[in-house]
Amino acid sequence: MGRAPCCSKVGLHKGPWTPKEDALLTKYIQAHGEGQWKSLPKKAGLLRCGKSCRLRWMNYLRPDIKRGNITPEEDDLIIRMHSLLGNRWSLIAGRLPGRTDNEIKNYWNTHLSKKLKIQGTEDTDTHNMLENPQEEPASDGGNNNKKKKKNGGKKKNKGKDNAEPPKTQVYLPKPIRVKAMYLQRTDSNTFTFDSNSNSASGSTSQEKDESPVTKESNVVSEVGNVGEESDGFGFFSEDHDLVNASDIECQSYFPTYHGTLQQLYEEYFQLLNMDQGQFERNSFAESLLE
DNA sequence: AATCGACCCAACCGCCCCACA
DNA sequence: TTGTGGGGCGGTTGGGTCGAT
Repeated sequence: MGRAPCCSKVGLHKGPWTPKEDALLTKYIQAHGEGQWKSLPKKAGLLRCGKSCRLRWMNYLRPDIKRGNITPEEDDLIIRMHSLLGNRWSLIAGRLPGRTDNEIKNYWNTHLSKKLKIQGTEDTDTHNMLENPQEEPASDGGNNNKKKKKNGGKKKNKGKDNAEPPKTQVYLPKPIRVKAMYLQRTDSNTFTFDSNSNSASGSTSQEKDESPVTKESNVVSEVGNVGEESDGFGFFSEDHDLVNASDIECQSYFPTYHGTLQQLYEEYFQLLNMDQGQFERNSFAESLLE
């Protein structure tokens, strides 16, 4: 399309962020909230592109980020959601509180695609679970990172690459789109979460993506049991002088999920195992986007 | 100990969508 | 209706790390 870059990039820093830059960005967002990414760097005293700031915040500095140690439940859910939605990382991330689309994307590319290929449980071209993996070998999908050389070679073993047989257990989704939290600055200098607006604008593509979560969140709100799900979801304010969870009025978004969501996931599961498969799966995935 | 190759992941890039003037 | 800007998303890159030789 040849659209002009989001910023001139002249004289702007690139590459890894320094602790000082992180501190500046964090401090600014604590004070002013997210948004206005284009003007943020200047106001915050950063020599960075606004997009870079946004990315850094979204993928690394946000207080609700959970890093590393993808649990088996998350692992399983990523695989299942990917089979439904394909490479819609932000949607998948929306089901995994504290996980970012970037992290899930990386995790998929480095662990799961390889794992599934070895297991032959997913066609990496179509992202669809194979009905009969033994009959239909997984193709060498173009979905892999170009830099990947070989599968299954030596690797730092982080305990994730041990190919386990496909699980039959259904793990519950975690229907929280942390990403959807939009921190707005209030006059009292604290953050509030506007549960009625997932983003700064009324109906962006983001909202499109998030609508399923919104729906689920509504469901969740009926289920109740607010806030008892810790799940390693601490807002690590000990190490980072960041937004404290208690400052965010969104704890109703951290529910436990019983009943209705179990049904919902069973619905997912049924769709995944349907013989008619593809059509329903696609329409179901589409329905998530509506 | 040095070298090499494989891998991981933070960050960048380009494109797209939507809101708004 | 059209153009523009802001923001989000998925794909890709490249430097750092680690294990093998």
